[in-house]
Amino acid sequence: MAKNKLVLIDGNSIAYRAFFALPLLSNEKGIHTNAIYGFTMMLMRILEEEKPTHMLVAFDAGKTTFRHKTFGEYKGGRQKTPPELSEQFSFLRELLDAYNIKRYELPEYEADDIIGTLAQQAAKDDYEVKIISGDKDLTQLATDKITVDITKKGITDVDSYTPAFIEEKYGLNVDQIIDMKGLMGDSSDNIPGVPGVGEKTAIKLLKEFGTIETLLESIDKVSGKKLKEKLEDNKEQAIMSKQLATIMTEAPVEVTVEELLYEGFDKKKVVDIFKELSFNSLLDKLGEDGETVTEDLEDISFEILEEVKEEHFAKENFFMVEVLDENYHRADIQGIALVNETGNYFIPTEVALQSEEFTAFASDHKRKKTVFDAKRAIVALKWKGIELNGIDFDFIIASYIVNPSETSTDLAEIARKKGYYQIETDEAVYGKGAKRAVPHQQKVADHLVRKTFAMQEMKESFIHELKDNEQLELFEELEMPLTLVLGEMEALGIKVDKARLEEMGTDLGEKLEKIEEKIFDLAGEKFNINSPKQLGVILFEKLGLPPVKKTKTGYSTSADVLEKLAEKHEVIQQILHYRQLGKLKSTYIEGLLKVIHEDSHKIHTRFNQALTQTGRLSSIDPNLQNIPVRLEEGRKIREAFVPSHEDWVIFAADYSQIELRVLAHIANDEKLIEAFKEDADIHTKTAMDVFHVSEDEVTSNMRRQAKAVNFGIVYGISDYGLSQSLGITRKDAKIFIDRYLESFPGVKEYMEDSVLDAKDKGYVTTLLHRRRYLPEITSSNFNLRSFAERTAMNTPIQGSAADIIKKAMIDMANRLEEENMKSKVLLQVHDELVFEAPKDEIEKLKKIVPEVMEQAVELKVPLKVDYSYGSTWYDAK
DNA sequence: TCGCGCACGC
DNA sequence: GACGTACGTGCGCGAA
Repeated sequence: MAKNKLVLIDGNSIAYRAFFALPLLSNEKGIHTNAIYGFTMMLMRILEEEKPTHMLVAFDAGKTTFRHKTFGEYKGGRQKTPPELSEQFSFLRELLDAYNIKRYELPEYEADDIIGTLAQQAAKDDYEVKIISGDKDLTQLATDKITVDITKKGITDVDSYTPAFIEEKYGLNVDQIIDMKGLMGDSSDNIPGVPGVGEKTAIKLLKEFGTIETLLESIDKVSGKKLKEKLEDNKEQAIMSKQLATIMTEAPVEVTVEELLYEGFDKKKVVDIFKELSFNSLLDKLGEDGETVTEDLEDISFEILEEVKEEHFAKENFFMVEVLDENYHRADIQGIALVNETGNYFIPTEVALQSEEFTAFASDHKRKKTVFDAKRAIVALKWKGIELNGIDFDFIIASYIVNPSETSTDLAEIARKKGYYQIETDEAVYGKGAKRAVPHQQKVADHLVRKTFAMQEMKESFIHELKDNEQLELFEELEMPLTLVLGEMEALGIKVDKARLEEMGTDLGEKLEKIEEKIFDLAGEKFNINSPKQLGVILFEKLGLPPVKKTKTGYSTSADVLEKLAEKHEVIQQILHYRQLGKLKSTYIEGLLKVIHEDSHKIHTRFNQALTQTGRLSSIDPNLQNIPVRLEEGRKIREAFVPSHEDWVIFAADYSQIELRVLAHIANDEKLIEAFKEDADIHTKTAMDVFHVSEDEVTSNMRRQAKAVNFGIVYGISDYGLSQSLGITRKDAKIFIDRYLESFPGVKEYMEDSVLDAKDKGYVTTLLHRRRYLPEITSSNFNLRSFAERTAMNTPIQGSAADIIKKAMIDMANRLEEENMKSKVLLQVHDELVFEAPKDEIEKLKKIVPEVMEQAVELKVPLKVDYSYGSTWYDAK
């Protein structure tokens, strides 16, 4: 039988080591994790390399120990444990429990003593013993059976102290370690030793005399007058120091070595903790062991329906429509799962689609459905002609609301964070990239039913969390209804004039060719203008222009750099123009042509409702939130966006200065509130206050600068960011910001409070209780911290504005329906809603759109909406 | 396939 | 003083 091997870990020592060796990491909720992380790394290494049969982590038990009776000041003058470390100990204990590793502490004794006692007992029973610590004191325990690993730099790099190693390193035998320490003392434990005696002297003396006791007896033989005096004066102190440094090997430890048996860890629990602490790299490591957490799936029973019947439905249903295509518009459905009190079912797509019972169930508002990714299910079914109603809970939304930094879009990952493992990731089942494939029906059915069943298991927990966060209303009254509105917008799509786009494309192509020729001519050679690398070589090497800025990979050729060089060479203007037109052609003309739907001749974007950290939406495939508007040439693209019926119009309405109005409200700043109540030009008003001038003294330059400052406030940019946008120094930018804050003391106070609030709670909130966690707000890294601070100031502003327009979208959809109108909302562009409307509804829209949008919430300042309409999106200006 | 530089919107 | 700086999406390039 293989020999028993006991590993004893000095818990406090290793935790300290890890804490100071690693930067102050934290998870998304702001819990610091560096000590736990380092400790875990060490633990994983030990388990792998040492393969112990027995294991224990010993901790110090508290403030006083028996050593304090000998010497009151023992460990005196020690720095208090940093709170960032102490908060980690409870997780460490949890982690050890998950690993099934015994931990132990004993009042009045230190971890050293526990380790010493057990090490000797085990050695006596012929165990091989390994001790892990960062404290060299432990080396006194080394024998031929006990090896002491002391961490060097970091935590995983160690020196193994054996008697031979000690002999070689110090020229002393193991027993003399305590004598050495007695002479040297130890400042960290406040052990005095003999003043003036360090490692070198101590070793020299011990080589000659053997022990402190014999040294003190034969003190006359010591060479060197000073040294002799010091030894004389500190005789008792030296003996006491030796005593303090001696590890007690007969502590009243109540566990036996046999009880320390290590039989492997509880993978589920460990994974759970890793997830909670965001130890993603360690999670991967666990996976590499070949035992993925999904291996131990328990069988789940379900019925594959060949016919859907009324008896399969219940009032509360968990429902999943599997659409594997990332783009769910007109995509295949791989199957449908249904879990409720009557049972677990898989409904093959073809069965569902032709079943009247199923269609009736899907469209029934009273049959409540909990789903994962409601919009995907609604839109995919809509393309198949099936209406899906009654959805009142979407996991993707719930997960995003409780923590928007939670990026996983896979139910399995969300489930694992909740400690539920009876489910595989989609990637594990379907593969990814080129390997993506749909397995046989039984497997798909099993996977789908598992996912659906998982929702049933986790729903309560999410509701609980939403309630705790005071976010249930945000979830139920805002985000869930919004999902339905967005689904309708996406499915409806927006009509584009394909011929117009193609025409513009041809036109752009010709222009680009001409510019290209000019550029090659001016540069004296042909090259790829679209390659920043090649362009850099031409501009900064061949033409000898001065490089303004560098990037990681070479010269920067960005627009702001080129603009600085425009005077110096004709080619620059041409390049800027080439870039501008090239962007239009590739991204907007070709990009949009590619996504025009074959059947509907429309463009169907997808709004991501669970992505941004601020609560805004995003739009993909295509992105219809960044269609050019600033420059005329680009703005023309909007001519291709047209109503879907003849004699209809595009009607666009946007909030005026919504973020600054929100700021006025949240900050409760009198001056800002007043300005909006008067409906003043806010940039002019800002300029008046910042530059202390009257309205007619505000120059266009002052207004421009004030506008940039307002822009900075809204988007939370730094003084550096402002300096870049204004082309001034960072110092001057800071002066601007400071003057702004002096002019608006309410805003200043809000900014300060917001940062304090974030530090205190770890997150900031919006008007409608949306949250954003900011763990880095306590970082010692200036950049990370500054960024978090600006985010703390900015997110409530941007996020509340997002809340408001979302609310307006829901109200708008309801109002249009109530009024029996044909007009539809097509797009949302952050502060703007785009409609299509029959001409005879224009007058009514002019009344109700501003009304609904302005009344979406009530603030201390009025909300203002501007609108316009025309035969294309371009004309709605 | 991926990271990068660049550019479009709010 | 720190050293890279609102939020997004999508394109072409060039290295792997």
